[in-house]
Amino acid sequence: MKIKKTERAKIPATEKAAQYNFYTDVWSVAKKIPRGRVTSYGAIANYLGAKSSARLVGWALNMSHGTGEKVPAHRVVNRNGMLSGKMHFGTPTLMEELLLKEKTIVKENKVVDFEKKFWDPGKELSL
DNA sequence: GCATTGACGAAGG
DNA sequence: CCCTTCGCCAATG
Repeated sequence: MKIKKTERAKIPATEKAAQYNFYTDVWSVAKKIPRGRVTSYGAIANYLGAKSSARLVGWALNMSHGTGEKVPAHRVVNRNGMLSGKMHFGTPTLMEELLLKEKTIVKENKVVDFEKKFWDPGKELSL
């Protein structure tokens, strides 16, 4: 999906989540992450045009809780490959286990071979 | 309505 | 090269 980056970053957040394109976009991108692959908040933010607002991606994923949206947030880690959001999965080990099921090895709260498993949303069409 | 924080990241020391 | 600080933008107190 092609998005006007500059516009995406200027979307107000005072509206309902359903209207908040940024959130829905983040979820959409997250859902596109191939199984066994991972990406970073910054990569998604950059893809949405809010590169300097990687934190918003974290908020967006956090908002996905209770929305019924099945967002594979466990495939999203920080730029260092660390499972910075593992504590938000109900149990501190749930994120690791979900990744492990996808053959993504986690060691010391970090994704092993993160660079190899890294998936850039901007290259989804370049597969 | 102002101040603080947060699932981040880049830059500076 | 590791640690600290600042910037981003929205949510929460």
